[in-house]
Amino acid sequence: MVQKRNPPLPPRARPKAKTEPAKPQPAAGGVPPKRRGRPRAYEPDVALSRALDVFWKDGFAATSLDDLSAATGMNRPSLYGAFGDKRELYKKTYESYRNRARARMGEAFAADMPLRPMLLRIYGIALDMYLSGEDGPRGCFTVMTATSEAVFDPDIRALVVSGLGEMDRFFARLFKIAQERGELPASADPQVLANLASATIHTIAIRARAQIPRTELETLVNGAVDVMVRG
Amino acid sequence: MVQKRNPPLPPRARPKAKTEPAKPQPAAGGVPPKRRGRPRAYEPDVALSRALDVFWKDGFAATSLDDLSAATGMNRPSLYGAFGDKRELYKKTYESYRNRARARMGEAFAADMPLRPMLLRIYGIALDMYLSGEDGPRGCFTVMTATSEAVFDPDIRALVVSGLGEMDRFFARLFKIAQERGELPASADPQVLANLASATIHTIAIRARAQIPRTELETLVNGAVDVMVRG
DNA sequence: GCTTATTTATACGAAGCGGTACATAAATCA
DNA sequence: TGATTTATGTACCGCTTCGTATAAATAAGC
Repeated sequence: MVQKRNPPLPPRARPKAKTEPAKPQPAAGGVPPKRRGRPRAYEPDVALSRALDVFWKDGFAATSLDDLSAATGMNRPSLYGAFGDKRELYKKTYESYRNRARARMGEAFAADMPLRPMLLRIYGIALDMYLSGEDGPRGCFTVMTATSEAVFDPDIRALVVSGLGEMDRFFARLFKIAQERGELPASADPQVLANLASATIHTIAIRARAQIPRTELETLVNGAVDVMVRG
Repeated sequence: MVQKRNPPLPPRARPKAKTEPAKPQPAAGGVPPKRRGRPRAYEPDVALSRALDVFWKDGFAATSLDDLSAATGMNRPSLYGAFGDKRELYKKTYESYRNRARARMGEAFAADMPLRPMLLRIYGIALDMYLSGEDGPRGCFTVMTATSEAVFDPDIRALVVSGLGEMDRFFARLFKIAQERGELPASADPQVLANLASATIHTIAIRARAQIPRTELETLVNGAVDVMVRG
């Protein structure tokens, strides 16, 4: 099975896990509250990021716990203890992806440039994400999740719906601001344009996954942006 | 595992398999050339259609040979003998899907109506397909395949690329004809519009899979068509 | 040093997986 | 009728899967 085996990752540097991101403990101060037993040999954030790499590449069903174990450097019982079963881990992985994607898009948004360069920049970031991956382009993890697990698991479906909606609203805000600045005709409908912008995100994600070359995707994006900035 | 088990299909009516669609035999006449051994208890077309139902719903990795066996009414050795292993079966299934989709779109195309109603009709057909399915909407099988198996199997990837391209060319022809008829401004770029039209197909396929309701998808389509028919 | 708390490491088990060997059934051909 | 050809049905194989039971390791508290 070609798609099952990950290349044997370099033995992950195991940080000493000093910083606890969030303690359920009612302790007030942010100081490191000494834990009682054996310290963990992993950092949850790093492990989730590693798990994301595998899920993103292979999808939920084709990813085994052994794959996840190898990728994170955690053995199976530790994985289970830390994140729950495979589905739970997938959900947490997806949330970590969303946080990452949101942060990147937030940066672009904060740059506050005119509509056209802003859109081109956003699509550039998207292409960087979708075409990255050691074993070929990975596409968009939201799209991957929508086409696989979203049908069966209501929780995951809710996450995906929220992800799609967030993207739509992000673009809608962008077009609304541009319209208020006079960069778009008054007749333009920011909501419709936002849907088109999301659709363009989705289509490049799918095509990236089919290994359509970047230049072709950029041509597609340029054309789409031309239409959008015209309102 | 929720997504593994199919509801036990009603015991499929087993036709007598009289019509052989295409014989590799050099025999000329189209008359039923009598086969030698025990007659098959299935019709390949029906079996492929049944297999499509399962693959489409669950994806390649989450579909077991037992699932396929149950869906087609063929036991595992028969499946193997008829279509080869799981991957081969998937490819043949995908081709049968493409044929079906092409036929439907071809009908719409042949109707030869003005651009806007034509587009609306095409998206109506797409929505019918993507929202059908006994256990929830199924999305677009090309998109599903692109996001899963296309990464690992070059043959499947080639099929997907060809499927995406066919859709693009279909829309491009549509816009070109409309432009020649004067329904679109001369400045419009049929290729760009075709990409937007495909992107709209892709986005509604993804959203359908996330169980976004049809009315919402139709609103999205209407907005996208408004932008497209303006050129 | 001993107890307690927490994590890691090994190993196991029941179930499911894709694929196939082998015997049986049903047709044609001679 | 008997040989041949093709398809079916059962049962099995070796392997992988997810999850867990159990023991060893490493920290703090006393």
